[in-house]
Amino acid sequence: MAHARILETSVHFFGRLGFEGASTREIARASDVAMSSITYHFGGKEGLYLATADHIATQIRERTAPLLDRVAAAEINGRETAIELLLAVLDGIAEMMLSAETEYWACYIIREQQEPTEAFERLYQGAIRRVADTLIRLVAMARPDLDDRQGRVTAIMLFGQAMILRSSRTTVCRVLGTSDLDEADQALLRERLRANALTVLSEAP
Amino acid sequence: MAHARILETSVHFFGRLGFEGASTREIARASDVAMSSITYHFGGKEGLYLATADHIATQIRERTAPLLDRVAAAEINGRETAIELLLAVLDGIAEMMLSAETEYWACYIIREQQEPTEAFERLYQGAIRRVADTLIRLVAMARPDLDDRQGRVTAIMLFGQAMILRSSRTTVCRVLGTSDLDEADQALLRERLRANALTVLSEAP
DNA sequence: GTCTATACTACGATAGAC
DNA sequence: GTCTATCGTAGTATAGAC
Repeated sequence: MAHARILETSVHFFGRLGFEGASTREIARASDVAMSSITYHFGGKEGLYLATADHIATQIRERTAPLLDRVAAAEINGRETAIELLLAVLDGIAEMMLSAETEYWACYIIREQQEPTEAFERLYQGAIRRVADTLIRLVAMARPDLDDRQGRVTAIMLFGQAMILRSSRTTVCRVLGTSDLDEADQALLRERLRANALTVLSEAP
Repeated sequence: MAHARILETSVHFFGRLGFEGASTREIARASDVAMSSITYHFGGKEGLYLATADHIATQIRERTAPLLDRVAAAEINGRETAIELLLAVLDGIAEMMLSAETEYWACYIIREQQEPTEAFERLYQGAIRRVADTLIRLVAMARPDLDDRQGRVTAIMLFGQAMILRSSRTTVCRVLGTSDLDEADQALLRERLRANALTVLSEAP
């Protein structure tokens, strides 16, 4: 189906080049369809851009659902349980940030974070929101000594340690003296993230 | 001088729109010069793009120099001194990430991290490298229990907590329920970053 | 639903006057 | 050093055949 093929290509082009930088001609050519098919299916360049955001949100939602469902279903009766779940969620996020297939999603989202358009709203409501809410809820239980705003910021900081793996990927590689992150590098990064998060979350109230 | 005015405009346009998305016509118009002036001064679009990277690197270097010079000059004779300096450097980075004027530098750099070109090399050698090396050196002294690679990753993770303030700015605002970060928000973010970093760095060997 | 053909605008580069 | 003028290419959108 052309519809899906165009969307898949769009993630790459809009991610790599941004809305202004990507061209519908190129996207059409790479999808092996006529340019006017984009108009037919998505109404134009802007429609395609927004449909791409929905597509990305759906993929993230599907990918994170198993882990987030587990947290939602869990009975959390103590800091230890909350910490354990939080470490699992963070590790899942880190694994996602390290995974090759998220490269273009990430580019698209990071662009939207810098200069949000309507597409950001779709990403946020469609995927980011649930991840953020879960982290915030777990941090509140793991660190009952923090007030609401302090807890939210702590959730952000924990997330930042995973996000850096995508947002500054090239610098991460430079610092580790490699051209891309192999299995051992990835294990090291995830292990350290886990260790740091555990330390921060275990801080005595 | 037209040269400097064009560069200043370029940071904004290349940052916001990327290399492909920005147009030399628009940059020229916004700089109040003829488009051919860009060819004269920078040789063309690509030359301007690279000159913009150098311009950004210079600004970051100047901005971070006082703090990094202080670290380089300091006699560090114990974990406590290293931790104290590290907290100061991280706070300086966080303050930079929160500052409005770094918005377009950050966009430019984040783009280059996703798909590095020759411009990344100029940014890295011209500015990022010294910041990274300083962090790594201080972490090594603050956490002598970690091996070289673990220390490097820890430096990355600490940096990530500051970087998130730019790379996911819009999400940070959403989570704090605000449309932009006021003084109180910024103080809260910097205070939490400091607290988290201190906890991680003080971990008993 | 997918194509070709076309209209119109904007792009980067360059030549040449001042 | 800065400008105007112009060339060739590539952009989005749309009309209309199949």
